[in-house]
Amino acid sequence: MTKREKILEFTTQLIAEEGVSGSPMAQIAKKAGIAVGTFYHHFKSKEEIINEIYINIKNNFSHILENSREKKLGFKEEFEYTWLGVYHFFVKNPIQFKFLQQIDHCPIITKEVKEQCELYIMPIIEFYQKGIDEGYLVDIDLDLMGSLTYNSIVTTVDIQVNKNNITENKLKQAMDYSWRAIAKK
Amino acid sequence: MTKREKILEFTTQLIAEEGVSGSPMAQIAKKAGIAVGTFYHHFKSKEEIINEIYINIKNNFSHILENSREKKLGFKEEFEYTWLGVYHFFVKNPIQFKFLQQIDHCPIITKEVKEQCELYIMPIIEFYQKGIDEGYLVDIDLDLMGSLTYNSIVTTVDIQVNKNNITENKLKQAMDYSWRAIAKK
Amino acid sequence: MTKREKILEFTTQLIAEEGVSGSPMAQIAKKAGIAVGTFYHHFKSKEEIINEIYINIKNNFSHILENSREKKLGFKEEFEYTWLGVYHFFVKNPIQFKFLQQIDHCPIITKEVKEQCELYIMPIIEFYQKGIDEGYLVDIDLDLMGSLTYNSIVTTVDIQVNKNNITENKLKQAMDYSWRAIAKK
Amino acid sequence: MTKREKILEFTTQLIAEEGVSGSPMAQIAKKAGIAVGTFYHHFKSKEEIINEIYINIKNNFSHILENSREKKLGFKEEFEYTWLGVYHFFVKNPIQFKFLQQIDHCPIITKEVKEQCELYIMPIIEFYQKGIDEGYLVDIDLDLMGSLTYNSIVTTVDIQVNKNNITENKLKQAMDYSWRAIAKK
DNA sequence: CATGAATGAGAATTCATTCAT
DNA sequence: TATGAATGAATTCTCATTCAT
Repeated sequence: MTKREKILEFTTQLIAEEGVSGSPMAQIAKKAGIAVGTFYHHFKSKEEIINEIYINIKNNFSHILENSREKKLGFKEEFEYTWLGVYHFFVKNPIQFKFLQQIDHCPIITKEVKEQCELYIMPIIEFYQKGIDEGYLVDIDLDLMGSLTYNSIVTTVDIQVNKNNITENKLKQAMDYSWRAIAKK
Repeated sequence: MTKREKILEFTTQLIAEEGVSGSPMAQIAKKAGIAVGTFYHHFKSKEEIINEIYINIKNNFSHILENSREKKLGFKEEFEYTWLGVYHFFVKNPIQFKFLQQIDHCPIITKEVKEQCELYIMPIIEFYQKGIDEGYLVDIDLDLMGSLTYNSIVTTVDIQVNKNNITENKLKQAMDYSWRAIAKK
Repeated sequence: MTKREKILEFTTQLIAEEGVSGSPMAQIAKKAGIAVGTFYHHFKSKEEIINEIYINIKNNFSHILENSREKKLGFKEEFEYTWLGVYHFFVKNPIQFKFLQQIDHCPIITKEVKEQCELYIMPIIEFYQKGIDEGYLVDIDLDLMGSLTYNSIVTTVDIQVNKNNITENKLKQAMDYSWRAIAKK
Repeated sequence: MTKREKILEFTTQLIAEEGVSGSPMAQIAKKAGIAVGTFYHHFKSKEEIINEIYINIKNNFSHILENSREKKLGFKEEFEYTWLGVYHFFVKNPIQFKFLQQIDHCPIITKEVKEQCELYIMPIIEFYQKGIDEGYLVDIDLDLMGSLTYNSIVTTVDIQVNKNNITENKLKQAMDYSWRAIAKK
């Protein structure tokens, strides 16, 4: 594990647990076992580190969406496969999930990074478009459908990650909820 | 408008716009036209102010839920009336909405306050229970149903408040989305 | 008890217990059951209050010295009568004693007040002079003798007031200590 | 002279001259030629610095007591050697002496530190015990004898350090005073 | 005289960043 | 690159004093 990786890893961890203002550089350094000065050989500023972590997580997330597209399945099955893929991605990476929750509405993430990251959801938007075109889904504004579905998964992840309170049964209920919300007929 | 009200008002405003760490006491004071010391005459600390604002907003929000219960309507109509009530409450109070977005996952809000505020959604949980019992709604875990529906509204409000991008048509689509997600048959 | 008396009483008390910097006006006011503003009708400043308390205590103290002079006793008896008078004055007024301990080396007391209060010990200095002249006491610099004796009493009071650890026996030992230190032959 | 030493040195100096509340961190920093933040790199708080200075002075003081024990002298000579050792220790370190005067009754010094420092006078207590046992000293409570003698020296130092008013002659008088006070016969 | 909310200068402390080693 | 002591602007909070009621 290089120093650079340590920086990213432990910054994510501390911010996930304590929030941005609860994570001074000195404390991250201590946790990571490196010197404060080392941060500034690898990154220009604390904000740059946070932005890079944000990009990395969003980038990893986008792979889930891409991988979900490669399978040959019926439409509903592909939807559910994707839904569960996103769900498990976050549940298996709770630190990253909590980091995003802390950072989401924080002015540290630059507009450019935010906009760039929004492109990552293009594949899923195209998937929804196909669903509408082929008669599987109701005809809803695509951004709206995307946001509503994404946030339903996030809501479910939140209950699991922060309250450890999603059973197999509830998971099925949440996924069915999402499908009914957009399925035609 | 008393000084106390001014403090709450302008603290909400600045935190909504700039986040907690972008809102030093000195700047809030300037915006509110009061002296820094005055804060500490009315509140013990910055954290106490933020907690009180949080409670106030959640409290106002709970009135919406209560008022929605008083109307005599069919079940679906009552659901939609409530849904729109919540939606318009936040859209008409964008500052409060943005404040909540900034604060929601922030460790400043104490556990006690968080727990107390969770009780405010009891009326809506009871409403969902009635919907299930009387055959209007699918049988889903009540907390899950509550969270998913609430977050769908919040997602819609976010698009309107932060992107000004909810038309009458999209609003209808979002509400229908929520209804389909939980309606039986 | 007039407001003015309350101010003096409770300021003495709080400073005795918490020190000057542990005694903000707001807290003294609360303890005294009066409004902060009331202080400034009766005194020009916090420093003035403290100086007045200091003067009052020193003034009361001087009465002890004067009263001790009025008795017709042998020299040693008069010395011991005075010694015990001073001792019991402080032991019976522990708040005042502690106040003096807190204030003694603090720059709040003005030079004028300090100098004025030093005059209060003149009677005892004259008493020592008489003791030397009449052959009861060794010939020591009067100021030195005064300071050493006074501080021996203060040391004894401190052990009693702050540790509650002076028995009748120890009290006798301390007084004998003082007498031996200055007695001729 | 390291920064840490500078901090201790100049904090002692300013507090000796101006008292605790007359010594804000900013001014100490200026005097010491360091940045305010540097304090907090070496110490947790202003109180910690003050406690450490207190311990250091008391510790240095204890060496005087230890060194005085090593000499082979008659009892009275050993007593006088010690008495003068303590006297000159403070007279040669007037800053430290004044610091102690400012701090002595101040609640900043923690109970633990106070108790720890009281142990430093053990050697002198044992010396007094020996004096009693061997018939040189009157049989007085040891703590009382220790406090009275120590405070007599302090009183003498105070006259010298704060009024520059101890001649060789007065010094002899003060030391004789202390000896007479405890010497047998 | 009495009140206590309001004031704002000043205090202690924090923390991202720099730089000599 | 790596280090971590040093920096000092910025932040939160305190508190003696004022003043309108």
